[in-house]
Amino acid sequence: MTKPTIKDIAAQSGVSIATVSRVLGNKTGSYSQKTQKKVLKIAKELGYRKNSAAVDLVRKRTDVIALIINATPTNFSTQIIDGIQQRAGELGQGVMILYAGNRDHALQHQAIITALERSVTGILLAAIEPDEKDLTLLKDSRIPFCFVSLYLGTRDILAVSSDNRDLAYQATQYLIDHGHTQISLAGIDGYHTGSQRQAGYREAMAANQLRAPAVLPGDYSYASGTSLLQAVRDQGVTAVIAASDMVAAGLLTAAHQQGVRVPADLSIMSIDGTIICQITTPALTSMTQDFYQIGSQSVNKVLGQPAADFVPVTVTERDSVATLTR
Amino acid sequence: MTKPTIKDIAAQSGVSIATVSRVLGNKTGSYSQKTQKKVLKIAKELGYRKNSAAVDLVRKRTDVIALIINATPTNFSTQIIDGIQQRAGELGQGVMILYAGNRDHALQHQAIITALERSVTGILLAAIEPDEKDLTLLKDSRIPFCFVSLYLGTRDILAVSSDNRDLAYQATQYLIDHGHTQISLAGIDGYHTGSQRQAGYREAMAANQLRAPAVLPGDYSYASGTSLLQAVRDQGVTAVIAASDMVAAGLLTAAHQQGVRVPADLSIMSIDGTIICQITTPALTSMTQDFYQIGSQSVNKVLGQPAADFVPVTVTERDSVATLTR
DNA sequence: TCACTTTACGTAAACGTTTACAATGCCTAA
DNA sequence: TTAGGCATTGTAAACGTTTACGTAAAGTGA
Repeated sequence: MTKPTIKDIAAQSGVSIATVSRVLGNKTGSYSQKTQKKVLKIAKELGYRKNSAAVDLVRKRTDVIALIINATPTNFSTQIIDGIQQRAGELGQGVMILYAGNRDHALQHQAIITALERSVTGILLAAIEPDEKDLTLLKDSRIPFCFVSLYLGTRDILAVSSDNRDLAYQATQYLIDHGHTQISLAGIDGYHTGSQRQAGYREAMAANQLRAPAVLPGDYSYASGTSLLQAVRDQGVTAVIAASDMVAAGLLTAAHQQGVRVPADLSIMSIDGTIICQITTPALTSMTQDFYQIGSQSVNKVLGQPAADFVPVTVTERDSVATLTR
Repeated sequence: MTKPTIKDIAAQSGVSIATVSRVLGNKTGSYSQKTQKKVLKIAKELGYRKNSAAVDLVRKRTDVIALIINATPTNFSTQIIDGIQQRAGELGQGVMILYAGNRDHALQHQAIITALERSVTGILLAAIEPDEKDLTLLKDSRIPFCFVSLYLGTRDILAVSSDNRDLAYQATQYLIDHGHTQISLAGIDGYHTGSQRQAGYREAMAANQLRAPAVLPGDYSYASGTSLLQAVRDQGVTAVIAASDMVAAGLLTAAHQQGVRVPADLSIMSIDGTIICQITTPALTSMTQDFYQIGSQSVNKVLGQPAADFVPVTVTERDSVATLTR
């Protein structure tokens, strides 16, 4: 009653295991129709399932790409996963997701090691900020890796993301076009993504001869948003760009609680454009990232296919930005 | 320049591969300190990583549990994953997530097959409605499996979830306690979860001598919620129980658009209690499920440890339910 | 000293596949 | 008739580990 192997199939169908392997592996032209039918029938009867470990061992590769992902406070992940899964499937690769907890460094490291030990075809790291140890680990392995939705700023490391400089520039310009001159940027992190957004924001302000108040740091979370509203108010601005939908939602709730009307008293421009933007009242105008594309392009990239470094963003107008008339 | 194996380590340290294996596998008591040090040093120098395929093959097991999950329109998944990951780690198991798309039957089936081929220790199916084919596939395998956040209604299949009958009963009773007598149930699916909730709801209504209007079917999604508001209004109720946070959010947006005030004109009681409930205006009162517990208990269950079938729910009072005084 | 146990290590089989190579029989073309 | 080619199959090695078994050396207690 043990799990059947090709040996069992071979025995029962009176052929060698090599032939069974060829039939099961669809090596067309190397077996007769008659044996094919026979082998397939018996395989089905026995409920045969291949042993991936054995296959991987002899093949020395897996046709699986590993996706390492952490529980981001923001929730774009399913779109990214969809894009990855879809494109990977087209290229004959399976996807194994390794969960790295909530920016848990130990788990993150462990996930990378697991991927390496499994000899995956490629490693995708979604919204992961690597530390030096992780990075050398990845570099020293023979396995290609690509950061997803996070650009490290160095050309020699694969990455696919939105162009955060451009994204922030567009967001800022959009608000300026709607009559805002005093604009905050809130919830920005200390990594490359954050600094790029900061740069784009400052550029746009400067290009319009506007003074940019100090950028308000945060971590993309809802809690970050709620706690940031006071600082935004203190800056006396008419509009704020939130680093994520969750930050925007947090700002919005806090605004409701403090009697600040959105968008009458304060306009909010969100970054991400997930379904969160539709759920809030008012609905959040957003710089919408194309996470599906980011996912599928990253698969291309990690598998050595031509792929974009940056995926275009779009403005999605909803109800959280007021047009100011002087 | 090929990937180093224990053979390489053995050669360089002048011991046999067996000894290397023992040192690396921490089979304490079967090697001397001196050899241990030597082997470990050389392993590190070479950047040795074990080959999981080889290990799995010879061991005939994996110490990995597979989590098959689909992109639910609702978003409780990260909490479940956290619970699973945590408990699995404690029990020495890794977690490999297989993504089944958006209730995509083919992907779902494929994911199960992948898990079986990998000889995982156990299979967890989160929010997956299995079809007959999948179910026999799972039953015929030697691998234990457990449904997560979904109870199939048959004792012989492992599952961990909230007690949906009780959950709906409590929700209904809560509304009744707050003076409501006309209560809808909206967004309910046609599977076991839905019918259990329907049963609990009807029971509570009956116990209070109240007439229950027809249950409004849906699929747990935001879109489901928005499209359901009209039907709810047509039923002329003062309160509605939404099948998920997303449904509740959809109802709420539609209410805003149609000038229905929540909770003044209509009270909404949500089921799930994810962060979505905090984001909306007003914040949604909810029957809150303990997804983390559901996750960790399901690990226990699939690994044959004692575990609960049902995880308790709690009422989280927020701002979407009005108290009616006659 | 002897008999026995323990420690430390090596040998070799086994896990379930894939695939290079060889072998067989048959067919075709000259 | 023969040489070569093709279709089909089999044999056996290889993949990188773990582990049962054997063994030699060293320790132990009388």
